[in-house]
Amino acid sequence: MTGAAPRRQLPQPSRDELRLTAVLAALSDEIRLAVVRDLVTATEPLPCSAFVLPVTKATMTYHFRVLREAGIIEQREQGNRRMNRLRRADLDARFPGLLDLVNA
Amino acid sequence: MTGAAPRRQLPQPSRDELRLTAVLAALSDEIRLAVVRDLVTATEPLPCSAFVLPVTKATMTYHFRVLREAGIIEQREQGNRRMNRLRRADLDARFPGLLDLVNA
DNA sequence: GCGCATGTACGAAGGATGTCATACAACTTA
DNA sequence: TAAGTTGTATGACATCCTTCGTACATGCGC
Repeated sequence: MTGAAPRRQLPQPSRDELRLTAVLAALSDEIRLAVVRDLVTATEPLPCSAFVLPVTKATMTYHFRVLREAGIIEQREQGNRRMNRLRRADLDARFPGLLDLVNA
Repeated sequence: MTGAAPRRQLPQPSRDELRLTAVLAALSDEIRLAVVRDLVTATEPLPCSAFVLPVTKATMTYHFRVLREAGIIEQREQGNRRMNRLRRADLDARFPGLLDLVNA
C-alpha cells in the first residue's frame, strides 16, 4: 500500500452556514456539552472512543453527528477511527464568547 | 377598592437554579430568540401583546412560559396583562456573555 | 487470514416539543 | 352592566429527539 490514509472529511456546514439556533440546540444537551468541554481543552483531535459517556455506541454516534451537523465539530475518518476536532476558529468568528460561555 | 394592584409574580427558578442546558434549549428557537432580542433593547417590561410573532395567542403563551421556566424572563401579572422582563442581572451573573451572543 | 476494535446504519420505541382550536377567566373601558 | 382586550388552560395532533438493539462495514494486530 502506497500513499497516506484517506482521512476523508465528513459533510458539515460552512462557516457562513452556521445558524445560532442550531448551535444552541446542539449545546442544550448534557452529553453533547460534555463532549464539547472535553474538546475545548484537547490539543489534538480525539476519537469517539476517547469519550466516556453514559450511553451506548449507537447513541454516541448520534450525538457526534448532531454536533457535526450543527457545525460545532469536524469529523475526519482516519483508519477505522473517526477523529473529532472542535471548530474553534469558525465558532469564535461567528459566535464570539460562545466557547467561553460553555466552558465557564 | 383600596391599595395597589396585586402584581403577582409567577414562579421561576432562582439565580442559583439556572441551568445552562435549559437556558440554551430555550434560546434555540427562532420565536423565543426574537422575544429575547426585543427584551434586550427594551427599557421597560413589555406585555405579551407587544410582540408580533407568527403564531397564535395560545402558542405565544407557551413560548413565554418556556422562557420563564428556563429563567430567562420574569413574568408579573398586572391588571389583565402579563408583563415580561428580561432577567438580565441573573443571566449576566451566571452566564456572562450570553446576552451579547444572542444579540450580536 | 482471523479475531478484535471502532464506529455506522437502520428501525423501533418512548418521550418531549411546537402548534392550534376552543373555551374560559379576569380586567378595562365605554 | 356590557362589550372588548388580554392572556390562560386544556386537549389534540404531528413532528422531532433520544435511546437502544441488532446487524454490518472497515481497519488493525497477532
